[in-house]
Amino acid sequence: MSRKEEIIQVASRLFYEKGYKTVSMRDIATAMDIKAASLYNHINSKQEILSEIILKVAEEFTVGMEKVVSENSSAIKKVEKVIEMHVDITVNYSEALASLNNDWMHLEKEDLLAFVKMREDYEENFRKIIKQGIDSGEIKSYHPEVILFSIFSTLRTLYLWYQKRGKVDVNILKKDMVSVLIKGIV
Amino acid sequence: MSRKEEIIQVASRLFYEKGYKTVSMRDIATAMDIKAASLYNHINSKQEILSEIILKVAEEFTVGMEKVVSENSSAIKKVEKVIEMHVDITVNYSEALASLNNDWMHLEKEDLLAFVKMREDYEENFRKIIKQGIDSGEIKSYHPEVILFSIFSTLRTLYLWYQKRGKVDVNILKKDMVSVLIKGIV
DNA sequence: GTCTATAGGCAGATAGAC
DNA sequence: GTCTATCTGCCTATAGAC
Repeated sequence: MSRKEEIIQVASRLFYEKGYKTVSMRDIATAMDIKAASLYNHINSKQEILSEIILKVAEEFTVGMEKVVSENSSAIKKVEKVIEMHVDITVNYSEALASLNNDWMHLEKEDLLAFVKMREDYEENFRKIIKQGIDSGEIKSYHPEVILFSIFSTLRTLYLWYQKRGKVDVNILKKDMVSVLIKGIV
Repeated sequence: MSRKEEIIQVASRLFYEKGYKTVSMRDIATAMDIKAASLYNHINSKQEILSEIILKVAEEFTVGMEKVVSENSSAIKKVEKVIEMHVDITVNYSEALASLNNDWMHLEKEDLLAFVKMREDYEENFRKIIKQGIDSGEIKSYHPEVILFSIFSTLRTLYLWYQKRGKVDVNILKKDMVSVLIKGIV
């Protein structure tokens, strides 16, 4: 692991614990047993650290969603795949997800635009899947936007629960999330 | 409205938009067309503003939940009441809910302890309702903790959705949330 | 109740030695 | 690659005039 990657890893943990704005460059340096000035030999700014953390996970979501959307399968199967992808990313990047959820607004310029675009595309793709399911009769058309919001909220907050519950088994978590989130919509 | 209440209202909006740490006393003062030093004639510190915002809403939740728990009704009816209470509070305090969700960790001492205690009690009360429903056979016992988490996440994030969707009608929102969140658990 | 002036501290970031 | 020293600027908060 390069020194830059080390910085990003340590920063992820601190941002997760206290939030981007509360963590200083001195905090990150102290956690690595070096001085704040030394960090700048590896990164250009505090914001660059945040960008690397957030955009990496955002790209994982984007790629994962595009793969699901391009599949030739039923809407329910796609929703299942999306849920499973969320669980996978949550397990692998639970700390980064805190920044993605809470500190994305501290990104600037292209990074902010890129993030917002990815998030909008992601949400739109999810909406299309739900619509596909309603059209084909797989999903009941009762409250499509509320269903979308409910599933989204649950998946988005999963990282908090995963940390709190003591990192349960991934496959059990997937099965439970799929059964609880799908049961209400079919 | 007293000057102090004005400060809290303006601060709520700014905290909602940018987060507690990002908003300075100068920002709050500027939004009120006065100087930062003048704020201190009405409040003792920036943290006091945050406390007032968060603890007021937290107490609403506590009182509301105690009322529901003490009712002599079915578990499903209680869950419905909890959902409706969340919608009511979301509609009345949507900006304060951002601070409650994202900035509670910036509270200190007694305020922090009081908040954490209220949140734990609240969650425990909700858990008891779910358990009551499982014992009586009203709620299926498939994944009680996942059900609890799923409903909680959705309700907790509702304030974001409410602002984004353009403040829909309260009664429709209540009906939709109840139907979507209850359907999956009975 | 608001102002100006300012204290005291910490933030992000740079320069240059080793 | 890390250090010390330091710049500049913003932060919360206070003192005291009006």
